Amino acid sequence: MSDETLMNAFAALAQPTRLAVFRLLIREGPDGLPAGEIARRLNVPQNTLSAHLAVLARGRLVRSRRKGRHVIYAADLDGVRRLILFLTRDCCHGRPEKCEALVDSLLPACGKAGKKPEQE
Amino acid sequence: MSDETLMNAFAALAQPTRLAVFRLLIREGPDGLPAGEIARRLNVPQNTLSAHLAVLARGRLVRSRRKGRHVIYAADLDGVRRLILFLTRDCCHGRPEKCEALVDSLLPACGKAGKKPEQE
DNA sequence: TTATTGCTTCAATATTTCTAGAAATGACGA
DNA sequence: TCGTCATTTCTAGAAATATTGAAGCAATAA
Repeated sequence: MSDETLMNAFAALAQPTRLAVFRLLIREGPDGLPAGEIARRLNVPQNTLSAHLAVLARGRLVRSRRKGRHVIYAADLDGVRRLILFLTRDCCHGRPEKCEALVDSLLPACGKAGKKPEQE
Repeated sequence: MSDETLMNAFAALAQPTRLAVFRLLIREGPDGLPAGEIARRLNVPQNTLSAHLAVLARGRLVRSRRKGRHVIYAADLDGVRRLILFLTRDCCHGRPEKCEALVDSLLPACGKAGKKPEQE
């Protein structure tokens, strides 16, 4: 993944409206929401939101698909994973023991214990 | 963690020089580097770097400590973990099965298999 | 075709950010 | 006190971003 895309993702999340959109879409899951519905829920003008959605898409944090006359936006979980992988990979760089502790503390947050007890 | 801090962290990483500083410090580990040394390695003027370091500190991505006449900067791993926890926690929200897959794919990146086979 | 809805794109403006140099300040060690 | 290391404050120009109204495009319904 290029630094370009990476910074686009970070920049996209560094703005209140877009952070709110991101959270909303993550919670809505893969079905997503039409752009107009997002605008209504967050009380943001349609064209303003459209610009923000474009920024989020540029950072690969959301994807869009057409459905009738609606454009449905959904969180791009692959994009989120990319972000996390970057943070952990760089974090592990040369210091795997640090990363271990990090991942350990991460697992309970998912409301489920870790898996894959033995697998390289 | 406040949205404020969260956005500060994302904003801090959405800039080439600061991304480079962050990477450098992550790789240097807890010992960190003096501000002047960072400036020299990345070929950035001292005052410019100082401003960037302040932004990174505001996002809790680096910490500083005094050592003689040097100010040592080091990555703040707690801050990184906070960031990851935010991404995963929000990701899990209502859809733990999605998060599971995400964490599974994350573990191998650390060069070590998961632990904690059974723990809530 | 015409009208309407849903959304995007364009154009313009206001605001913020990045960058760097120069100078002042502060903290420390010799 | 003097020299070093670092931060802070000012300056200023270039670039990026946020926002809005108006216009444009796509899909549907009449």
